[in-house]
Amino acid sequence: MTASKPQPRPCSIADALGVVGDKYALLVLRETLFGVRRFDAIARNTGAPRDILTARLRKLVEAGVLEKVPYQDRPVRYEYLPTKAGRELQPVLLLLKEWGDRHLAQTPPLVWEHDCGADVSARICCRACGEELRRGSVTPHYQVPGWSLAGPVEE
Amino acid sequence: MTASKPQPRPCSIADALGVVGDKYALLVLRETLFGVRRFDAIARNTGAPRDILTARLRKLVEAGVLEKVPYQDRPVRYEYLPTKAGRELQPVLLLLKEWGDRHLAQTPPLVWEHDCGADVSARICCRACGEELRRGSVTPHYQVPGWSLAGPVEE
DNA sequence: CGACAGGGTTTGATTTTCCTACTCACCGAC
DNA sequence: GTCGGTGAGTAGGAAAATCAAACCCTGTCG
Repeated sequence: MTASKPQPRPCSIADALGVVGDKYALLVLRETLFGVRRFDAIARNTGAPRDILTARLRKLVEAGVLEKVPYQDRPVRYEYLPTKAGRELQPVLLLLKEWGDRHLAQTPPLVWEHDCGADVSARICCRACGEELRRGSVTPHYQVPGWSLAGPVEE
Repeated sequence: MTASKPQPRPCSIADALGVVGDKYALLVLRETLFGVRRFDAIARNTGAPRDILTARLRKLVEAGVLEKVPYQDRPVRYEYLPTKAGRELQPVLLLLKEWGDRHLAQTPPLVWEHDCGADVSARICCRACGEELRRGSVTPHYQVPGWSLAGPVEE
């Protein structure tokens, strides 16, 4: 009788996707990071319906990814700025862009240039040892009561 | 009369999100990368309804992220393996995990250990110059006909 | 034989999304 | 002063996606 409703795996990836894991959230963040911060422009550039955009913006503000700031009074108008947490999602966008460019066979419309003059290609390294992270060099450890890597553990 | 339906910004981030930008796709991929590759186990660990999971798995196979492979005949049973393209999404999961751990105030249930013995903390560097990518050191360039960084350009 | 495992499909209710139109507050031109 | 435009949404209703639970099919085990 204890196993009434099996819960999914507790996981911070799932938590993060609860915030940005839908069709528009990351596109909205992309726009704000591009400097496009007003409702109408975000709606146009992402293609999000206006009511959905209203809901997403509210959710992202509540989650601390965006901040809603008035930029004029009379009439009061707001813009949406990425917070620190929002800016820390930029690498996720960069990786998705690179993955999309590599695997989705579209002409890459967007190039990100690094200060050094090169087009950005991300190299993901271990902060501790400096080595590039490769397939197989990273091992997940999963120690949550009642769970293993494979799934829930019966006691 | 030409501007009947304004298209959203063409962007490989949007293309990538067309494949993995929903509630379950990346959780399904997470499971396959954890070694959980069978329908029932993926359904249990992600919490996805079975019919939705069926649809997602099909979409991910079509997109070339997963591969559907029989692991026995009589009765034939399938498992889902990440392809090369699927494995290349692992860094996205790693970044989402780190972001979730940092900003969503849950005990991090999952630790990824690098070969060097340290818990993985990703450092994202420019492949060309080796410097760590920082806020402000990356500039998007957007050269698509009819578009600028800010939005569509009227001609 | 009946029970179970694995991988789904079906059904019907609930929830979200989408599209179009409308509002409200103000500004600037006529 | 009122007409038109801008910015940021709301409102209404149709269409699509999601959800939970039950069902199905193939084959194996006891």
